Amino acid sequence: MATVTIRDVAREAKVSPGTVSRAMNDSPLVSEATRQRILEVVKTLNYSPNLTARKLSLGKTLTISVVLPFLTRPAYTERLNGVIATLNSSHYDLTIHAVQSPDQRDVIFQDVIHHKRSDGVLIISLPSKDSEVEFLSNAEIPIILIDAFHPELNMLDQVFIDDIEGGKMATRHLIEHGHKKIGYIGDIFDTPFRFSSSRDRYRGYRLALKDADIPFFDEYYAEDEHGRLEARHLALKMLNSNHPPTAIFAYSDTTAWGVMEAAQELGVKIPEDLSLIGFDDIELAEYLKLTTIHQPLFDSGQRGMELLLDKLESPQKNAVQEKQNIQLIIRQTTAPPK
Amino acid sequence: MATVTIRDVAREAKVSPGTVSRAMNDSPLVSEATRQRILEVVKTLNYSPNLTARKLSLGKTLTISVVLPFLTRPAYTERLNGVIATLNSSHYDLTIHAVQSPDQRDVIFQDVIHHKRSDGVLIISLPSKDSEVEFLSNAEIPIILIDAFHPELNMLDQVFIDDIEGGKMATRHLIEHGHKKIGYIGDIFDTPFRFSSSRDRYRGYRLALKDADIPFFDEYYAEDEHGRLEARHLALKMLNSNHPPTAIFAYSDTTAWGVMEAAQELGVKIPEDLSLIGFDDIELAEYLKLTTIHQPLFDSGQRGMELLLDKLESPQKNAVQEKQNIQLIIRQTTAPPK
DNA sequence: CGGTTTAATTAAACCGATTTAATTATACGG
DNA sequence: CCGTATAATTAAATCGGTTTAATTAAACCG
Repeated sequence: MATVTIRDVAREAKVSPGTVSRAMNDSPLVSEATRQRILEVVKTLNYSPNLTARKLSLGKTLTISVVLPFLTRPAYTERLNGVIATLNSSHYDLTIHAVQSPDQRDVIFQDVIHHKRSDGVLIISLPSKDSEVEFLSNAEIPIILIDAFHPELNMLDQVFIDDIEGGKMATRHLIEHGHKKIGYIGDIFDTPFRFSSSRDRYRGYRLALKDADIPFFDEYYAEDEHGRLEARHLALKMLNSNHPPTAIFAYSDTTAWGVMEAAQELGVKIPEDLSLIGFDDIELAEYLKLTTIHQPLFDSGQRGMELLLDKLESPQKNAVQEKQNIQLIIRQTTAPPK
Repeated sequence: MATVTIRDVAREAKVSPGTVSRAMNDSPLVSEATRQRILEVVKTLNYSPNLTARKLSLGKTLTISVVLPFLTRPAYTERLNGVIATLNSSHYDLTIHAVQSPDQRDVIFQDVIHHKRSDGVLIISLPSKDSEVEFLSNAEIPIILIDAFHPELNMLDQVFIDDIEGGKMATRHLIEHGHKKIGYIGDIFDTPFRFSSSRDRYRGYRLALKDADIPFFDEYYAEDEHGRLEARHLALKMLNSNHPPTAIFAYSDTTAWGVMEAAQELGVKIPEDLSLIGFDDIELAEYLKLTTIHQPLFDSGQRGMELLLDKLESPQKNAVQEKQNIQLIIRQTTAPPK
């Protein structure tokens, strides 16, 4: 079962390897007659070109790298699905680099971008450090940032939402219902992964409070690693305090889910005793009847990949920073306070 | 910014390219002095070897392919996570081939296995057709099947659960509560993707009924594409029929979720009016307090990847078929009938 | 009919590494 | 001091394609 090479085909078809190559790549420099003969031989020998050799010769990797956090949140999976769906029609391979720990993050960043493993890179939900700006902007291959906005990286294509605006939007909705005691439960700000959306949504929250002249109290802010259970703990504590909030803005739908569990545990009724708003609008949100801020997850992956493919086609094109729309989805977890 | 090649390093260090190669690959055939000198130059020139050239030269792709369905179910994502986590420590790249349509399935199977794009393949949740047995068993690279058991492919490593036993286990639990009118809601049997677990769980269900001398009625079986909404429709219909079941075995937790929605809609109380058992034990199941059959999802991916890495190390090793344990998790959706 | 295009094909260089075979330098033993 | 074993290095072949430059063959034209 020795592997068949282009030279075997050439010999059999009584032509040179170059001609075989051209025949297979639809070059107009081959006569129809020989092309047919060659394709015939290709079929009988069951020849298929060695991709590695092809890549080396072409000077391309025909590969796209995706760097994203370990798939622990539905939001990541959805974005990845958007990426995959869009790539599927092209001839590129997709290699994933899922970041599981902060050290890994840095290694992977360096590795993927520097070592020319791929023709282009998509970075999802992993914001860049300021110290990385230079090295990212000098990369020789196109890099697209999805949900990882950085203002100084405007030479890169970016797809993002305005988390500050989203935070405002959510908080305003609660305020409009008449709430004044509004808690925020979010992710750790200073995570080594550099996730920044919790910080931004919190900023929006504070801005909305300020706009409405509602004072902020420290006990209305709580943070921990992302997760349902973590959020449940934080919510239990906040709801059990002396001055429990009448509404909570949860950083994500998963966070909100944890809050709902806590409320249930304490016999706090939603939305009667507590209004709750989440963020993302994952599938679960509908089932939970959770009021939330919708952001396009699948679309962001799709759009990012489209931009990358564009860039690979025409590298000279200017980078675009594309802000995607977000939207308040009112369901049944928000109401005026009693 | 011309790319630095091994020849540049060689010239700068006043040695031949071969020596540079050896120095970088820790060959003992280089004196310590020259190795140091070379590594010095490597650093100043910021050289990193071209992976494609390396692969071609080594005759390896240093890549592992994962073929799996589009990530529409938490179970797929979990398995993939297991794969990723295990691979991460190795030096292989991971390329994903997510199957979105039946035609794609076949193309990808052929492509991935035949074209030597990778050193090994993991196939997840995509059972093989009988017509593929030969071509899979003749593959030149190792293939591992995860959740895609096929009895005739015993020359391949396989990681699987006994879905028939699982189906029995679930059904027996309902029977032990005293149920006799037990419905089954599952996936379409004859899906072009060849998913087979619904069929097997259904078989287990029938066997358990038979063992307990409980007659089966056609109206207690319903199938549709997998999904919460689809399951909801099926359940609505089944629960609204003249002889509604007192218990339902749902093919998956997601399916069970749909059934719960339907029950809620109809005012059918769980577990008082209807017992419900699911399958998989995804994160959501705990929240739903759903009684279910637990299967190791993350672990299956992990184990599959371990087996693959083993096989790549020592190809002569015998293939193993590894059955993983499943387990009844009793929560709050099952009870005796009224 | 000879010179010039044009079309089709071949030969050879190239992509950038690894590795085998050949070569040089060094050490060692009698 | 010479032959030989050993260590270190170089030169060249190789992996399997693509592509440029060179060559041949056929067509065209005045």
